[in-house]
Amino acid sequence: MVISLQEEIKQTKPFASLAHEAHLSVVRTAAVVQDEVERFLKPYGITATQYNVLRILRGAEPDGLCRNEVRDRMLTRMPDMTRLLDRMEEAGLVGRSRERDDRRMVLTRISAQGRKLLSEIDVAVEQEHKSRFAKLSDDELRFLIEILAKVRSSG
Amino acid sequence: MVISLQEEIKQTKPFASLAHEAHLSVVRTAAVVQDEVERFLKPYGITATQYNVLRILRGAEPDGLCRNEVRDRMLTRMPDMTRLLDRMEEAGLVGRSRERDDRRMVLTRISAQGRKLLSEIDVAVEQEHKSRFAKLSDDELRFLIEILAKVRSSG
DNA sequence: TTGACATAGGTGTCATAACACCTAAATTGC
DNA sequence: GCAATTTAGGTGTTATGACACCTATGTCAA
Repeated sequence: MVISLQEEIKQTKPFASLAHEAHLSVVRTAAVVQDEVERFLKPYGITATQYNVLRILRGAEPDGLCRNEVRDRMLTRMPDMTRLLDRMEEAGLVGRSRERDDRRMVLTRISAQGRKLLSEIDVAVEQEHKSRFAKLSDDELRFLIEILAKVRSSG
Repeated sequence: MVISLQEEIKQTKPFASLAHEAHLSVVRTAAVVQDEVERFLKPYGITATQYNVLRILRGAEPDGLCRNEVRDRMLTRMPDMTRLLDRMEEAGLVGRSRERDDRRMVLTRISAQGRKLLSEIDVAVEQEHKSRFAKLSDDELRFLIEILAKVRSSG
């Protein structure tokens, strides 16, 4: 059964506009799916943000990335990347090394332990995404992806 | 120009599945539009969360709502509603009063100042939503809203 | 060549979110 | 009527996010 957003957040008045309802729908949906991911990741001791960093760094292997590159590739804004990477380094998930040729740069790489953690998690996360979007046809998924890209590009 | 999510976050490999790409698209889009709202609200001294609370309380006038009711109507999970309302009370945006008949209950109401702030903000926020979604037709908006409701209902 | 600027990373500080736990009032079932 | 349970709200503590500012290195052009 599909519940309208209006019922879901117990709003008594109709939305001011379709655009407004679309905005709230996007924000609400992201909160729901992110909460699910957070709950799933909790037993592994990492947050969704850290999971995102690990995936970015695995994708950048074997080179590694500097702090700003990681930050720019994040799904959500993260102004304090330094200390996020500090925590992940302390947890043994990533390693850092200052570059010789440009001594301002510090390359961050995923560690063996980080890769191992990701490989444990990945299959289940993919499964979760599939079940979350199972009600939608491939055409609907493609349409959703396309529309959301349009939304992001207005701004 | 519409940029694909893959380019946007500089991902080198294609996504594992449409479901995966859809998930990331939803989360990414919500982050983009929420950041925009946060930037817009900052000059008014409130966060998107507080704005959400004010709108909920205005919708519940003249009765007011208890803490848990507000929490359940939020777009995003907010475990520490007590201190959020503390801060808003201190800022003069809401008022609270313990009920006589059920002394466990504390009703929260939007204050005149809170209403005034909302009325200053609302038109511009609505305008912002409209321009954010301007590239989409009404049919596309309705479809987006419907698909996202389906996504939330799987779970 | 050197001084201004840009860029990469880091730090100090404060506000907020998250989590576990607690108290008081109301309800329920015996 | 009262013990057990539920429900509303609140608190203590820790971790994290946000913001402003700082240092070191590299670049570029007068």
